[in-house]
Amino acid sequence: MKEIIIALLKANLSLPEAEISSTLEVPKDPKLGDFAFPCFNLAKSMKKSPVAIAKDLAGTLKSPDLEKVEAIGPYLNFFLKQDLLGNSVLKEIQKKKEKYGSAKYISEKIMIEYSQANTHKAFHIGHVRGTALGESIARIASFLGGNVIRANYQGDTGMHVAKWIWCYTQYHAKDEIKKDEEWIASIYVDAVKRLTAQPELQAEVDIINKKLEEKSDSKLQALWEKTRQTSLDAFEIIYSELGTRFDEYFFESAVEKRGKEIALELLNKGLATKSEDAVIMDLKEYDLGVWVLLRKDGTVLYSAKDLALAERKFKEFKVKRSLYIVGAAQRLHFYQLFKTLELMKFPEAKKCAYIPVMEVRFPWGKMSSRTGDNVLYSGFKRELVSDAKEELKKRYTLDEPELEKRAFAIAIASLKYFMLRQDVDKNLIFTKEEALSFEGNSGPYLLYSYARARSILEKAKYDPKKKYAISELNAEEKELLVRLGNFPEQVKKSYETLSPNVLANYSYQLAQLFNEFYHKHQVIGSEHEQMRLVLVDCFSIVLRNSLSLLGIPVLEKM
RNA sequence: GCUCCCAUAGCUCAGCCUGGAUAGAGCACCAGGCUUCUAACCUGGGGGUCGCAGGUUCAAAUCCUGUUGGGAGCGCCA
Repeated sequence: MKEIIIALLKANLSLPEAEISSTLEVPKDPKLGDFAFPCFNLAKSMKKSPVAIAKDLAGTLKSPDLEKVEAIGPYLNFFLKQDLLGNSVLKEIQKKKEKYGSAKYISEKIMIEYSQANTHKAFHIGHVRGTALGESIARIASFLGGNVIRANYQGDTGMHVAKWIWCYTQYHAKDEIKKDEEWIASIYVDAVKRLTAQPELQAEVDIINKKLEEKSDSKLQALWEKTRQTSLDAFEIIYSELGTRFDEYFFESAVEKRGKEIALELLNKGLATKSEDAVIMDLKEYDLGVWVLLRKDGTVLYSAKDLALAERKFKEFKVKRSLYIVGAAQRLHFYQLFKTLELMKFPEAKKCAYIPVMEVRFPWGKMSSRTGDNVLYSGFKRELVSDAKEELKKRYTLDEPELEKRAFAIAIASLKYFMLRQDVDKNLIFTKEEALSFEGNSGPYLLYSYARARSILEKAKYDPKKKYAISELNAEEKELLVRLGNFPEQVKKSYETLSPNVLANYSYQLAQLFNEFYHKHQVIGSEHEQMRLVLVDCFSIVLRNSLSLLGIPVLEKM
């Protein structure tokens, strides 16, 4: 589409194609045409006012593909012939269906590390944000041709585990060990509470921590293994509900040894240095401060472990690009990691990227999994499902499995969309009122729009093969059409900026346009029934594709 | 003290990368619309010094500098 205009302008102006292409824009108001060319830049070289240039060009530019060219002030506005627009967009969507918007845009092997929940602790809605973000970026990357490996790096050792084991053995030993995130979290919260009240008890925890590290107490070891697995199993249930799966699970214990080796190698090569008996990377000349690899007692830190993990990613998995989707507090750590990998001369280091997961906060401040002043995934999902059931019951009489199925899909759409619709660089202010809302800019609105479209197609016994002609398009049809045609570009943009919220906003705007069209124009029985059915079909395909990239499954009936 | 992120309507946010035509949504508030394809919808209304001050430009919410406020981080936690 755009090429037609570019070619036309190129033939009439002495400007390089690249400049024409970047100047050419889509007007905000569709009434102003399909494309617009601002003439300000031409003013100097042509020694005429932009308004006069636009006016003159409007008179000379002609093409069989154009309805008209109009000068409005300093803008040259192009109106394409409608059947051209309609045919190209609708045909392409109908042909490619679920592949519409996909491309061989990238072909690299990419590893995406995300979620990183710690065992023996809660899976709260902050984790949902990171998990939803990672899953969506993984889907977008593979939609654009990437060979994606989803990785989860979980903290299954450390002080938090010791606290949990201590609290369980001391105060909850009679409790049955449950594959339940909320119960697991409650033990940890109890541990923190008791330790806050009686700090001297920390000595008991330290003993357990040491025994766990040394693997010297077989009873504790067995309890650790059992509870670790229970915790991982509880997470796995959540992952499946959230529509996420991982190809690779990494654990800190598996990279400890190699991490230490790398630190010592760096020391030998003179890249790392000793300072106060610790092994450090001095990155001050890069404004990245000091990065400690080994403690003064020689034990390995998170930093060195991450070096070992990165090395595995490059050497064993041969990834060319590595994305880290991790809490924003760790930003500096990752910049230090990337810089060190670069100094270690890994060519892939330059293609490492860190995507911060900003906090999910209450309006009055941050959530805390230590005190339990937070919102856990499981409990909140239950609330969403229960609310969705109420809404469904108000409207229809459904049997239990169908009610359950719809309510669950609505809950997931609601939660994931709420997490993804916002810019990744911003804290997300969580209020129940907003998160539980099924109206307006929300997941359920999108599902509803999709279900409405599908319902029309079903009632009309829609046959996609039936012939139709693109007639005079009304404003709503045209806007919808233009937006549908814009989807592939939005997918690329969301990948380039690593921002699924681009697609979340796109989905919402698309659904809004559809609902306006739906309200204003009858499809079934209208003069242009087949054309409108095709439009509705294409809308449903594109919305489904877009939501699928967000990791949100649709409902055929809502 | 230094570094990074954020600041747009009463509230929650799009738009910023790649500067252009009256700055857009949702919620809340007010007024309307279901005998017609799902009203979880749609239409209209009020509500904005785009934190502030400079700069670049024909043109700045958008780019640059400074500044204020909020958040996060800064050698042996992860």
